[in-house]
Amino acid sequence: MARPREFDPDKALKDIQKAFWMNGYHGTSMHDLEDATGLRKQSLYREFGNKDSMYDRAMELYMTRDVAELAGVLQGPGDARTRFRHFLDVVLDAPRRGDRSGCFLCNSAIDRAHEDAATAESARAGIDGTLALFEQVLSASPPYDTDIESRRAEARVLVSGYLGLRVMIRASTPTATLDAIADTLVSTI
Amino acid sequence: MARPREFDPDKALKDIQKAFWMNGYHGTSMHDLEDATGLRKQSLYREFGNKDSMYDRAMELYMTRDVAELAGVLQGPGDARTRFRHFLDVVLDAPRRGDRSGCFLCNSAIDRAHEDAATAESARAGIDGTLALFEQVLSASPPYDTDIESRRAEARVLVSGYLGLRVMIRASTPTATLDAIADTLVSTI
DNA sequence: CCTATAGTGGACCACACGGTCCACTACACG
DNA sequence: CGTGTAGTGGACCGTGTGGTCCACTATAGG
Repeated sequence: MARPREFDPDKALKDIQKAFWMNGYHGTSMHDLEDATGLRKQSLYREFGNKDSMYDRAMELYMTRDVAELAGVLQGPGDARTRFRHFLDVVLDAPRRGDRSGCFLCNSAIDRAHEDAATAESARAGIDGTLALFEQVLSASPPYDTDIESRRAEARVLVSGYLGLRVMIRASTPTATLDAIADTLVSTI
Repeated sequence: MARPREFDPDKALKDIQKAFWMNGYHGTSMHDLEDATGLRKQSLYREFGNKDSMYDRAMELYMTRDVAELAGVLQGPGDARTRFRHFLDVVLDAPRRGDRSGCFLCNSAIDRAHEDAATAESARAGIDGTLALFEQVLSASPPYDTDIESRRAEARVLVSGYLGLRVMIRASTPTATLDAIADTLVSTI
């Protein structure tokens, strides 16, 4: 048999995702990915194909890991307001730690969607899924459990506010302002 | 004396802005700018300096023309809700016409802010200014004219929702969904 | 030992990038 | 006519890009 792989492909993908997340598709070169992973490009190409597919994998990881983690937070205990409070706390934890990479989906929608139809579709679907998720969480608490129209309306406010918050994280908005917006969003529930 | 300039520098700048607006800093090459303006790069360099300063000028035009135009809409007749209704109508007119370029400020925050401190500062300042503007418009109508805290809270909801809406425009969200979100945002006033 | 795979280093490719320079042709005015 | 500027076309530059290929050294199992 053959020599076994020495690096961890999952770890490498995480590093790739981190680089794309912070600097976008255009802002990240293959050299950057080598530095981020500690691997040479031959290993990267063999493992992941070309740069485009590395970006696709990074996006996929965002959907299956990061979005799923956030969704998990929203499925936690308590009423809708408590869950969203916790959810936004987790989201705002990143900028509090100095991590201003924002939302991979939003970033890709702005950075790459206009030139890649598949990315545009992923972004659209991701945002659509977020709206549906918010609606589902709201349906756990009155009056949203019975009043479908108010549930939809509140989900719309929350999803647009959430995305705006993600942009503001990227735009160096002070954490105090971010906290205030999160508080206000939660208070509308 | 000398031969007079044949092209219109303002028109050229508008074309440059349009290209950057749609494709971002990294996604727009000098060749793209030549195509967009119909000018050769020698003329562009002589008129505007280098690519960075062209981007800066495009951003400046966004602040002095496009943001000012939107601000003008918000200063129109009627109460706060009527003005915001009109404001979001104007904003959503672009995607209805097929223009998905979104918000220059949001785009630059995500595309360029992480590698250019001046851009980051512009984005932050622009968003801050939007928040202040929204507060000012709200202060024209009760109960926001007297209740400062509710005015601030509502301005926060509107600004985050507005920015989120701009991202969704970019992310190919159907116009029907955009309209629904705009309606809901206005109804919170 | 043999073979198949993992991984490295470096050469190499065509191309696009931002940017400069130069020669040349307009075209205004004094 | 002379001069100064506008504008074009094309050559050119150094650098970086994504991507390929090859030679070489490990290292596993049969």
